[in-house]
Amino acid sequence: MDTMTIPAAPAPRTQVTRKDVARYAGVSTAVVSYVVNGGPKKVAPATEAKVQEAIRQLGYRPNAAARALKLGSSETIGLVIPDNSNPFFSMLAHAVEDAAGALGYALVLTNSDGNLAKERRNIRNLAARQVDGVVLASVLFEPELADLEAAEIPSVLLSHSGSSAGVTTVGVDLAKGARTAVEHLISHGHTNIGLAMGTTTGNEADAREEGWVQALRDAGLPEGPIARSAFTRVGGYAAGQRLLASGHRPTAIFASSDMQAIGILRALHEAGLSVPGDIALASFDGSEDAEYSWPTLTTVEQPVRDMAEAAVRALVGADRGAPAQHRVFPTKLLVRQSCGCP
Amino acid sequence: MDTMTIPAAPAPRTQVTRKDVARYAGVSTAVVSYVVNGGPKKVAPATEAKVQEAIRQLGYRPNAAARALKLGSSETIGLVIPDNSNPFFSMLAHAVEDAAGALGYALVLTNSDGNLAKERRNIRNLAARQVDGVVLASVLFEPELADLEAAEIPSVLLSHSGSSAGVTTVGVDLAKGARTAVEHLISHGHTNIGLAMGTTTGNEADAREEGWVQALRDAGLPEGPIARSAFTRVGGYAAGQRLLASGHRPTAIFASSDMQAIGILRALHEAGLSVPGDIALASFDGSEDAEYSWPTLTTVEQPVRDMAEAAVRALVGADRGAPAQHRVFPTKLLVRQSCGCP
DNA sequence: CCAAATTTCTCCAGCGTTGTAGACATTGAC
DNA sequence: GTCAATGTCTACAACGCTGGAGAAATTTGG
Repeated sequence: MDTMTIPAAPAPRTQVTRKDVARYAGVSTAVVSYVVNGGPKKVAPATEAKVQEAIRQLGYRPNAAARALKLGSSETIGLVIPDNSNPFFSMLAHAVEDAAGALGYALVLTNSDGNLAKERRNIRNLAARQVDGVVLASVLFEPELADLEAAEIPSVLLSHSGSSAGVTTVGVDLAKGARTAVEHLISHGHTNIGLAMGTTTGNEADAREEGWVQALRDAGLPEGPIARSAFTRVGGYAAGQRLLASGHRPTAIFASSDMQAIGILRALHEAGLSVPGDIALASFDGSEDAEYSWPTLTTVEQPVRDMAEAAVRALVGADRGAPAQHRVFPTKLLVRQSCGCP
Repeated sequence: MDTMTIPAAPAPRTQVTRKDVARYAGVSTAVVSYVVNGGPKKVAPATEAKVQEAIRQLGYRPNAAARALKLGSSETIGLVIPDNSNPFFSMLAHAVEDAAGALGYALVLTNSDGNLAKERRNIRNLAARQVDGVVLASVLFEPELADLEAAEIPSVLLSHSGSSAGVTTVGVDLAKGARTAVEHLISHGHTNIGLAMGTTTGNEADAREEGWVQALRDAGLPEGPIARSAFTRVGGYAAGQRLLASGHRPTAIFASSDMQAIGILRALHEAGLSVPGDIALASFDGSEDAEYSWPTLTTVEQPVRDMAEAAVRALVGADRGAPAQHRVFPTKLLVRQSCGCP
């Protein structure tokens, strides 16, 4: 339109304010406020109609920044995820956004790409933005939480891994879920079951590994080979190749994430192995990818939507202000083709 | 901690303000401001050090809401995507977040789930939040843009589909990309090439269909069967089944998205057909899924990161304020297994 | 050593909003 | 007709921040 304006100009946004509406409707700004948020005072129906009309005519929308400043709440929650390209986390993000949206909150998404410095920056940024709470999905380094505590911003850990002190966590029983899957594999007669695990992030040992160990031990079986990699397709691909190359090649593999399983699948295909014929496979997460791979993956489903909802509620919903708790949701083994069920 | 507080209390957040820092450092608040944002006035090094120390000691972070109110800019951009569970869009979201982050902007993610009312609500919400710009990925219904225009919020269409007036758009040449893929299929000797298309969203015809038609016509081939479905795995699965059931079963299929191709792959596998042996397949998007399917998918890659960057720049970067333009990025055919290349 | 120039700092208004305190109308009771 | 009890509305002071106008302190030149 006006290509002549100097781009450097910081956008002189014109806004319809409460004052404009008040003037247009011939009332004071407080009345407009009452009409908009239903204040403690009553407004005469006739006046209310006038104000509503003025709002419509002028296209008034309350300025969220001013509101946030005054109210000390931005009606926004933050989400920190380590890797948005991982379908499990985008599923999570989607679920958190829905849960937040249902409560009238918007979502600020930040992605730390598994980078500690970035995670720290993101958390600080969210704190400065007066978010009403933040959901931390698989936080890399818990001490970062101090920033949030300092700002008195409620946070919840929505996470693969375990439970920390003081802060509310929402998760699943990783060990139990993993054990279920491995036991299922064992029930098919496998005696050499490999494990594709994530690289421990310094955090704490991943309970899925524990579950695998338990299942094997309970069945009196020896531990199969282990390959560690990132929770990605590429990582799984490499892990798969390593497992195949291992001296005592397993006849079944438990992967700690669907993404890794997808990568393993590729490695197996390329090696000319059939799944589950030559090697059976089971994984963890229950993402949609596991339903559309070939063969389809037997996987341990996490009730992502329920978890997200619980997390958001703990932050800004009914459960706000409740003492820190650790909610553990049940997992469910989705039996499909890759495990070799008849 | 204090489980006795009444949960209904609206979080009496205590905040360290500029005033606290000023008092602590023994200066006025303006000086603090200058130190923080490097104002037009110079601050003596000694004073600056004192203030920095005070900031550190007190753990001061500027209140973003107040800043946004004063400056009329929230250092935030909004993103509206139709479906976050679609990997293509989560890839896009990731790229947009990165591009925005690089410029110091945060990202508010909203998801409209292909729901028009939700999209409208999201756009309004973003407008109220004083975002500095919004990236609309595949907007369902363009008239919604009026809300943004009214609020004088810059927007850009980052989209599969074509170009609209007034507003800047960033995209790829869908027709050309599709044609490349179909021509590749033709070069393998296929004469009956089916199409899995999206359901037109009322918007305008999808240019990928046009590309398919052009390629066939240029080669003097008849149009193969068409199946329309959502851009999802499930949609593709159904589309695949329909294409197989069609009277004159195609020997190759062009799918307008990787997701649909993944679904089609499943339908073909279930029908006991081999790919590319019995039926060749090519698709569109270039998402990572296409690299880890079995067989791997030949697909038309969209330079998502470049596109996201261009979109963000048009909003808040160097290109801000430039007249509306239509940037078209080149696509690239990634040849893999599903097309039947030797 | 004084005035002028320069550097460094302070005051304060205002961004759009909310809600409290109180003003002004209106009504009903006597 | 007067007074109190409502019912509606207005004025105004924050919320934390920025930046222009100008005051105070410091340096410079003669």
